[in-house]
Amino acid sequence: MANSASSARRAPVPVERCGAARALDVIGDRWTLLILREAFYGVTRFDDMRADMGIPRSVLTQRLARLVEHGLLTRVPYRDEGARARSGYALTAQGRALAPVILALMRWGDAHLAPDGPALAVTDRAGRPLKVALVAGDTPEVALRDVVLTPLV
Amino acid sequence: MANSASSARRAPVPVERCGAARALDVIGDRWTLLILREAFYGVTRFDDMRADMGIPRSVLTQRLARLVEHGLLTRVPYRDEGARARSGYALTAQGRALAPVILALMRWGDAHLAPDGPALAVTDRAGRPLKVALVAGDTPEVALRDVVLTPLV
DNA sequence: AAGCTGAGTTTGCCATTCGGACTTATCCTG
DNA sequence: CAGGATAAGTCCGAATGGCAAACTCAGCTT
Repeated sequence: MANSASSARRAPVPVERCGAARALDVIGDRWTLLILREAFYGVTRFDDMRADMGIPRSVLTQRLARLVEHGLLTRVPYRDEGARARSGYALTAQGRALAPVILALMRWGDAHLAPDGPALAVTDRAGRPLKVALVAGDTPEVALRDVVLTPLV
Repeated sequence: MANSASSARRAPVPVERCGAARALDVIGDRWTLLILREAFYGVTRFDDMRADMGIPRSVLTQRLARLVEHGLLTRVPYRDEGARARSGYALTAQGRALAPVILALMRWGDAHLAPDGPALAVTDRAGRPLKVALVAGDTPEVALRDVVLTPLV
């Protein structure tokens, strides 16, 4: 960008007014982003998340509560046959709006840290590849509900 | 996405093979992402970053070293008139490739956490607005060097 | 030579995280 | 109804990591 070419002495916007910095206040730690990754994958249950991520229970409890408090997740009661009612966690619209962040991370990680190639293909329902990218403001966006994730081998 | 609609019990890809999770190993902490934000803004000097972010010296030293080690930043010697040579830090190609992540965070933060509206306009050189979004795989991307950031008000 | 400055490094304290054990609520089986 | 199973959550001591402030160091200016 204009600024990273021409080096500046100070940021054009102070941290407390920067959208990115504010976002990081809410989701800027390791576990929180991994939890959102799980949520995008559709994992909703406490112990399923724990099994996927290996996160300590106490940390997961605390992070889920924080995400609910900030309105990125919402509690969704569920009940298995023969079990008592419990609460799962699902993304709200605000949480789903973070999809580009997660997918951009995934794209970068796959491109730079995956000698074995991407683990997941991101396409629309017709199988056409999708990507998160910097594009003209009037480019039509693909809705999250039309995204299909296919594990590769 | 297909998966967040239909809730899954487990993630389709284990953490250690997921590009997003791998990316988080490298950049998944609060300070690292803020440092990259500074780098995108074109801030290259240790003490300038410190002044912008309020990060402790020891942490900044450690994070910069880590980012250099992972190849996202590179040391660029500079010398002010009448001062000795020092080293600044500039993004490598790999580091610049993270722009969509930062810009996606910024877009989300501006949309959901900025009652006062965005602090920065993201446009191309002709002033046309840009965005980071989920789009068809063949959509042309805007190169980072053509991006202009304009502080608002 | 005395002092300044940018860029660190070191130190000692404090907050957070870790992981394992414990708790709770509810359901099922007998 | 007693006993067990289980998902979700709490508690706790030990370890890790973050923090501010003091210290270091090289080379510049006076």
